[in-house]
Parts: sequence; structure tokens; C-alpha cells
Amino acid sequence: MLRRSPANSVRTPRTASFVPVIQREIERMIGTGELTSGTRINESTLALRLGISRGPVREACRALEQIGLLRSELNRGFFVREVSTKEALDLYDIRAGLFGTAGRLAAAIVTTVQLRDLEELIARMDAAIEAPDIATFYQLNNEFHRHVVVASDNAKLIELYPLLEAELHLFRRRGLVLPGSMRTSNDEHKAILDALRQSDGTGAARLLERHILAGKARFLRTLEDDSATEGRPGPLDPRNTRSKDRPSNDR
Amino acid sequence: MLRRSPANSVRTPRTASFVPVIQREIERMIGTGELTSGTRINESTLALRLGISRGPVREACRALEQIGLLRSELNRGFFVREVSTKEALDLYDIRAGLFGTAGRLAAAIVTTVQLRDLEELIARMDAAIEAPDIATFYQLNNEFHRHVVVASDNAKLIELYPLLEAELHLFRRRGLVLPGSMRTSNDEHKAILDALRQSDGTGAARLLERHILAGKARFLRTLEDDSATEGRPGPLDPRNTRSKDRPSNDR
DNA sequence: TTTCTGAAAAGTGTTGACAGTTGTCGGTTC
DNA sequence: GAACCGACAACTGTCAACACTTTTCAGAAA
Repeated sequence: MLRRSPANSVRTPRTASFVPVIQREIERMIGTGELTSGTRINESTLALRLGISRGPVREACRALEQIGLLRSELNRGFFVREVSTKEALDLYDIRAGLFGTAGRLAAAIVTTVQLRDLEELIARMDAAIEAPDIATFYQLNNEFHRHVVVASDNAKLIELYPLLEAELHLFRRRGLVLPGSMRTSNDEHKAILDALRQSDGTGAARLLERHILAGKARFLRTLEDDSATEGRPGPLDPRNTRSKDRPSNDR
Repeated sequence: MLRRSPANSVRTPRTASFVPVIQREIERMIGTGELTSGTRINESTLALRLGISRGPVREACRALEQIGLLRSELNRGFFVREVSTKEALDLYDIRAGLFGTAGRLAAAIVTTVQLRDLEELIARMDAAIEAPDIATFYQLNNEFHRHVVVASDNAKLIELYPLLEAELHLFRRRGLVLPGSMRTSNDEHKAILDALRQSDGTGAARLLERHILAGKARFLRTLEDDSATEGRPGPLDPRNTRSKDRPSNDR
């Protein structure tokens, strides 16, 4: 099946495309903060670093533009997107709706195994609160959310929800979880689990929606606190940090 | 600013990228049925037809893959996506959730002008029902939905919702609106308008959600009818028409 | 006739190069 | 000294060509 040079098959036994690999890599770099909001993607440099040419890099960027992690400017290339306060708040609303939907669907079909998993995650979050270990709590919290979405058994939802979360993370990085809120947050988790256990779809939906909206409220509070300490710009100022506002590309 | 040959500036005064243009073009071809589910996109042919090279075409395809209109197979290129019955039903659930969210948000901020627009659309739909003019009703119905989403003033939602609708249209084309359902559908519109008028967010959300889920129920009925007349394959068979099942690409 | 085979044709994945645009950084003018 | 100017460097958008894979199809074998 592999025609020539069975030994040095380092290059081009074309078993995979570069594009998804690059896409993940850029996602990773954004996730770790290696690439921060607003910075430009230098295609040539990135291609060189990955040992490939610009074509696949551009394709990956085009894909990432579509899911909202990058934006493009004509003749200036791709930039890591900046998410304004307004957009971040909008994302909370969408997530609330989708998360509620996930819960409604999940309540009808959730398995006992999945319920046990959720219960265990809640217990571990309690432990993290006692420690206290914010990083672990944050991670477990994400895991809990992911589990609920997966339990909905809605493939599109399972695909969509993390994309929205990733986009939200583009908002200037800050401690998203207030230490004081962990306990109440986990109490909400418990109520959610109860609703799911009782196959109470509308109840679960309502609780999950409120859970996210509570997150939105906390988010808003941190914004207000910041603007209070930082000074001038109003608490809900939709403007962002960029100095140079060019008209963004279409779509 | 334009350096050479001011007359025949047919080529390359680079004021726009080809990619969005091609993307729209492919979307259009899918929308009109010129490209049907499952067919392969021939990059070379398409590029030739548009008078450009394959690079931008590939970028556009990559973008369309990300929003769910195309899928890719290694060394075989891009295909117009096929949406299975399960996926179509999943999409209805997501749309229901998002549409409800849109309504909840819109109820709080909808303007009198927007309310009047919605009212007018409802009136025109009534007229279309009387005619009866199914095509016009279908179009006005879409317009109504779009208006509600726009009234939410949530940019991401406004971007997302039509994408889901487009994806749903990839399900093997069929008359999505049953003639008999137009009247009840428009009655639902009227109830929705009332809720919005009264700034009743939760009411609007519930009604909008049910409105979409009613569409899902009708969709299910048409499926059952079809399978009854067509013969063997079960009403909820998730399998699709493809003969050759290869492992699809990741993501 | 039907089934295999293998070579040519067709088409994708990637590359390197070119044309055009944007940004930089001296020097020049006011 | 600050604002302008123009050449140069850096970079994007696009193209044409190459390497490899998949598909097709005529001819051989059963």
C-alpha cells in the first residue's frame, strides 16, 4: 500500500492533512495565552515554525475565522479575535439557552452511569472547595458542564457548546471564578443533578439556564469592580482596548 | 493609489478577497439545489469556472466545512454534507432553545417599530394563507423568525441562527411546510407577538420554543408518512443514503 | 460473460514563487 | 522639532506546478 521508500516514510505518505493539526495548534496557542487577543498571525513565520508552507496555514486560519477565534482584515491577514464586553455578555445568554436545552434533553435520557459521574464530580468539587484549590475546581466545573452537554446526546450541541466557551475565553483573560462563588455554584450543581435524576426536563433546563446567568452576573460584578478600581471607563463600556479601529471584514 | 494601468483594472487592484465571494457562491449553489447533498466539490472545475485558482476555493471550502455545509475526506476533497434524520431532529432542538432565548432577550428591548413590522408580517401571512400562496408564506415565515432573532440584539445569535437553518436545509429537500399547518403556525405567531408586546420574556421564550418544536413534530409526521408510503426503512432510521461509509475526518 | 489487473487519467494536498499592499524608517522640508 | 515624503522591507493574496492518491477503464484471465 505504501509504494516507495518503506524506510524513510517521514514525508508524504499522505495519511492525514496538515490543516486540522495546524488548527488545533493555533487553538492551543490561543488557549495557553501564547497568542493573545488582537495579535496578528504571521503566516510565514508560523508555517516556517511548523515546517510546512503557507497554504495549509491559511486554510486553518480560514476555519478558525469561521468559528470566531480569528478575524481577517484584507491585505493584513488574520488576527486573534478580541471579544468585547457586549459580545461576552451575549455569549453568556446564548450559552444559558443552549445549556438549558441540553439539560431538557438530557433529563429524558440520562443514564445512571452518567448520573453517578456527575455526582462524583460534585463531590470532588466539594473537596476542591475545602482545600481550597481553585484551579481544580475550575477544571472540574468545566468537566461537569461538558458531561451535561454530552448527556443530551445531541451531536451538534456537543460540537457547538465548547466553541462558544472558547470564544468567551477570548475576553481579556481574568479569573472567571470568584473564590466566594464556588460554594453556591456547587449547590446549583446539586440542584441540577436532582432535577436530572427525577427526569425533570423543564426543571433542569431552568436551573441550568440560571446557573449560567448567575455566572453572567458574577462576570458583570467583576467588570464593575475592575472599572471602579481602574478608573475612568464606564462599567458597561462596549469599546475594547484596540487603538486602531478599522472596519472589520464581512460575515 | 492604484499604481499601474488605470484603464484595464480588471485584475488585482486588491480591494477584496476572492474567498468570501466564492463562499457565498457555493452557499448559493447549495441553496438553489445546484449542488445537492453528497455531491463532491470539484476544486479544479469550480476554480476554472470562476476564473481563479484552487487556493481561494480551498479556503472557502474549509470555511464552509466549519459551519457544517461541507465535509472533507482525506485525498477525496470536499462534499456537500448530508444531514441525517437524527441530525435534523437535533437541529430542531437547538433552534428551539436558541429561538426561545432570542425571544426572552427581545421581549425586554423590542421597539414599537419592530413590533409593527412583526404585525405586518403576520397580516401578510394571513393573506398568503387565504390566497393560498405557500411559497410566499414560507418566505414571510422565515422573515418573521429572522426579525425576532434580530430583535434580540444579540450579534452572535443573529449570526448563529441562520447557520443552523441552512444546515437543516441540507436534509433531503422536501416541502417543509404542510399546507394545513399554516393557519395554526400563524396563530402561534400572533401569540408570540402578544407576549413580546407585553414584554413577557418567559412567555415569549416558551411560545417560541414550542413554535419550533411544533415544526419538529410536523417534520416527524412527514417522515413517518413518507416511510409508510415508501416502504421498508423505519421512520426514525438514522442511517443515511450513502453506500460507501468511510471514516469521516475529525472535528 | 464476468472478474481481475494495472496503467493512464483525474483530482487532491502541498509547495514555492510572484504581484500587490501595508508598514517602517531614514532623510527632507517647513 | 514636527509633519511630510519616498524608498525599502515585510507580508498577504493568488497562482502554477509537483507529488501523491483515488478513480477509471481497457485488456487479460477465468
